[in-house]
Amino acid sequence: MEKRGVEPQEAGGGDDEEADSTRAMERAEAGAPGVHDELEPAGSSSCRVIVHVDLDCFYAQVEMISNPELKDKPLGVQQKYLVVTCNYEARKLGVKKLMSVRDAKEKCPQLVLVNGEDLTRYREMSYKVTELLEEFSPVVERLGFDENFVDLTEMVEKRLEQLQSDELSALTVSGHVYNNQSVNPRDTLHIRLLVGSHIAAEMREAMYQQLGLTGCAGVASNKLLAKLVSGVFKPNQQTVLLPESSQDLIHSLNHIKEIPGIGYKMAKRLEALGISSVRDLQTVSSKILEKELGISVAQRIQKLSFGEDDSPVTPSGPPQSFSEEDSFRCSSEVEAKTKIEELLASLLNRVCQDGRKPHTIRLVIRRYSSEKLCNRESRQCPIPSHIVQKLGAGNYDVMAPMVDILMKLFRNMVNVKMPFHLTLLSVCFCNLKSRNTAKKGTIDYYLTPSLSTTSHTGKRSFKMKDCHMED
DNA sequence: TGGGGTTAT
DNA sequence: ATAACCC
Repeated sequence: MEKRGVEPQEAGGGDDEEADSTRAMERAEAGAPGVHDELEPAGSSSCRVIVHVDLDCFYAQVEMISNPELKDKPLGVQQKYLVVTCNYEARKLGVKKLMSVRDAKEKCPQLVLVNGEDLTRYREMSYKVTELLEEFSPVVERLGFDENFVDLTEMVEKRLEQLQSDELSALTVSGHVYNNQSVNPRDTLHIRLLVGSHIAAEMREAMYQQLGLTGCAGVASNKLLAKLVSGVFKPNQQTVLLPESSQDLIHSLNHIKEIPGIGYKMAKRLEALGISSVRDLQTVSSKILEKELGISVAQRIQKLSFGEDDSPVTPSGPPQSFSEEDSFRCSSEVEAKTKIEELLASLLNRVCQDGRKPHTIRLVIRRYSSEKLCNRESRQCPIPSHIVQKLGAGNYDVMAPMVDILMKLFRNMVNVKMPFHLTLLSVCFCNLKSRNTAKKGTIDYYLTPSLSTTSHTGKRSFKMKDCHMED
């Protein structure tokens, strides 16, 4: 750590009184001074420090690590006829995410394409990132394969207790400050976010040193703002948002659809009400919005429009479901069965590695026909307990009965006596149980063979580091 | 638009 | 079981 002078620098203009009154007037984030201050328990601050970590073009990075010869070439990752993501070399040459292979090749004839339909290596690397972040603080929430939120509030508190007052006044930011806003070293919210920026830098450094991955980070007082600010400086950089700039950040969005949490459908509904900009959503009468959307949704999305988001960082833990899907044309029962066997075989491998057992199986189809975007149908059923028990060992005696079950679900959805045309099949295992759910002393415990005996088939729990030697 | 995921109703 | 959201 570098030591510096003790002088309490006014990083900006030094106009503290004005800054304070400005802040008080702002409709700012929870934790900023406001009308509910007196409700807070003494000694506890409600202001959180959240980081959003976002890997750069994740699939392309994984491919470049697998094959370093791809490193300095424009690279796209292909699924079916789409380039789902690409590296920055390719972006410079005009390739965009989710561009068709045709358009991409036209824009960039030198584009190298690798197939990314098998997600196995991406998924594995994704969980390595989450586990690395969990070492900093256990409260990590995954969002897709390439994003994570971490609640740094406690870590920041601990570091602040360790810091001497001279170190405190010399504290600088790591990375960018949104809007180039000047830091007030006497503002405790500023200081906490700066400490957060250093933790974020350590996280990105660890990701690079241990996994070879680069990414962006955003540090702010809630998930919404952390996510929005992480993308401000783009490849491999980080940005911290100070509370006074939160309105600038939210108003930098050109449309409410860009607010995470407001999706395609909600944006259309709001547009029909004449609401399309962030300011439209901020200023619309809350009574009108509540009548239109219901009080819960209305209040939540209107708060989002002010940059307010009190949703917690919810630890993701192990996945709630495993699925494998393939989009392809299918018009016969035999084709369907072949594909189902293929999907199921991969799933059984995954479920075996996880160690937990699924108690529900689901089949999903997409029908060809009128392009009703995203029309999927599904049927699910419990997995018979005698099959659940056999899961994990050989898996060959579970294959046939499971295919039977899936084909029954299939015929429940598709009338195979009539012509049909499907464009996707997907198999999903869910309702996963650690099979330790039967508690000692209960009837279930003694009826569960794996628990009442000492034999413990060397199963891996989700995280290796939590895995005790039980054999 | 792919091949995944989550939560709410 | 579906519909919405996220990547």
